[in-house]
Amino acid sequence: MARASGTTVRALRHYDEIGLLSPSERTASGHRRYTEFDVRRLYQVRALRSLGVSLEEIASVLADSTGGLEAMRDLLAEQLRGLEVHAAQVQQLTEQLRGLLGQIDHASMPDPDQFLTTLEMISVFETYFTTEQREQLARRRAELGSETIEAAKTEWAELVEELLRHVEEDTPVEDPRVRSLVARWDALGSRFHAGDGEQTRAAAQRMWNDNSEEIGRSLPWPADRMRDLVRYLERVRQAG
Amino acid sequence: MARASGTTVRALRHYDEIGLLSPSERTASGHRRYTEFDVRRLYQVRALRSLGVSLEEIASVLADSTGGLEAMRDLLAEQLRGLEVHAAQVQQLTEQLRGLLGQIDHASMPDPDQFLTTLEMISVFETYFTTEQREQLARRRAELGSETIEAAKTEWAELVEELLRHVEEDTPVEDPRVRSLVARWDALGSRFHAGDGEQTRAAAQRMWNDNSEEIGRSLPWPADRMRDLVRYLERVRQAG
DNA sequence: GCTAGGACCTCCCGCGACGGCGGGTTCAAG
DNA sequence: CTTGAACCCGCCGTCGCGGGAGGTCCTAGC
Repeated sequence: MARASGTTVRALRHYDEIGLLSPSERTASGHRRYTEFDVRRLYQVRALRSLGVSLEEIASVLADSTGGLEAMRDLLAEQLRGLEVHAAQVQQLTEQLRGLLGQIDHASMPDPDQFLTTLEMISVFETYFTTEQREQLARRRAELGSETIEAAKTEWAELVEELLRHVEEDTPVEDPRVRSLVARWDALGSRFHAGDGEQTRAAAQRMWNDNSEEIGRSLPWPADRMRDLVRYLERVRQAG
Repeated sequence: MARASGTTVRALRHYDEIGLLSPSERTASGHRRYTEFDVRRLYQVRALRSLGVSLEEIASVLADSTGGLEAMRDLLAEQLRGLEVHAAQVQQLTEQLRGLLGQIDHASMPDPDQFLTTLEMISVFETYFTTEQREQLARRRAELGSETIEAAKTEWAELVEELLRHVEEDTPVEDPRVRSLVARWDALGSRFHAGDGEQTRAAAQRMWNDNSEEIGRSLPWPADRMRDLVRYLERVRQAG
């Protein structure tokens, strides 16, 4: 039976165990004997499995013997919707991976630590931006190109690290190097926040607040240094 | 730590259990205490997870602290390839589902039993045609349209059932109804076999042979009746 | 009748990435 | 000193089987 149907013995036994397809007969010694009816049912099961339907759903739709054509259509339609959602997610992942790889290969990032920081920023982004907001970003990404947004994350990490050094060295707020860095910072932010709703800005704000207050170590950089950095930023802007 | 990083407590403990991310410190009472180093590592783990990388691969690539940028690129490239293959499979499934649904909705199939038979044929096809051969069929499908091929499976099932009745009633081979059915049968086959290599034809042949000889009940119809049907077909063709 | 070896049986553990429960301990606020 | 929240550990469950141990059965050849 297993050979003829293209399944394995183990799978047949599994279907028997969960009650999806129990052979109608057994020999005196306990061997499973599949009738013609069982064979047809097995083909139906395998076909639905190959369409990605779960065994539980197969069981319920095959148990509903009241014609069952409507139930079957509903099941397949739902399956199709699920697949389409899944395909969209896969697509998004694929773009993200391509962006990252493009960035590595364009040799714009010789420093492994820098790359790790980019990875960390990805996680921070995904934690604090809801799906909706990320869809807004995705639309923007379509305009900017997927590599651009990855590069932006890197640039941000870069800016943070440089500015942190200036905070530590207490560089005066009028220093043109600092003012240039802050200008880049603001330009970077406006590329992503301009045109977005208030909620996206709020999420960005929450990102800072949670990270500096919650337990003080949620960002890749220490929270107290980030607080200092934010205050320093404001001083530079007011001085400009 | 869980709240701030967007993970769950259970996930953190899981990472600890498998040795992927064990907190550097513990309090005297045994509570996990995560250092700044741990936090950064967690962000890296979460980012790679969100890219679909398995925990095992993450562990190996993060353990390789020798710069690791090349290992990282290899990992992400492999991940991307896997995703692309997966996307192609999802695409194929989606088309198949759309074909089936289109067939149901076009009301060309009012009989639930008929639809179940179509399901069974799907399984038979997938068992006996190798991937390569199915790719050939897929190219042909592109020419014919995906709904057409589903309709063909239905038509085949229909032809088999009508011809089986004629075999049972022993309709003379000169009967025009029978000759018409056989003509449709041959036309149907030629739509799929014409232009295909010898192997595809061989697979179709194997499909019949295995099914009529192996255990005698592998097709949705009884094997002896199918044997009779095949003999009857040849007689009709010779009479034509 | 005997034996060899293949096919079958049941029972059980394993995967991957956690979720969730139960029963106990620890911690910080009031 | 209490109380409720947060933490600890250990164990079972998920989904669709794969694979192994240890035993029984069946058929072909001698």
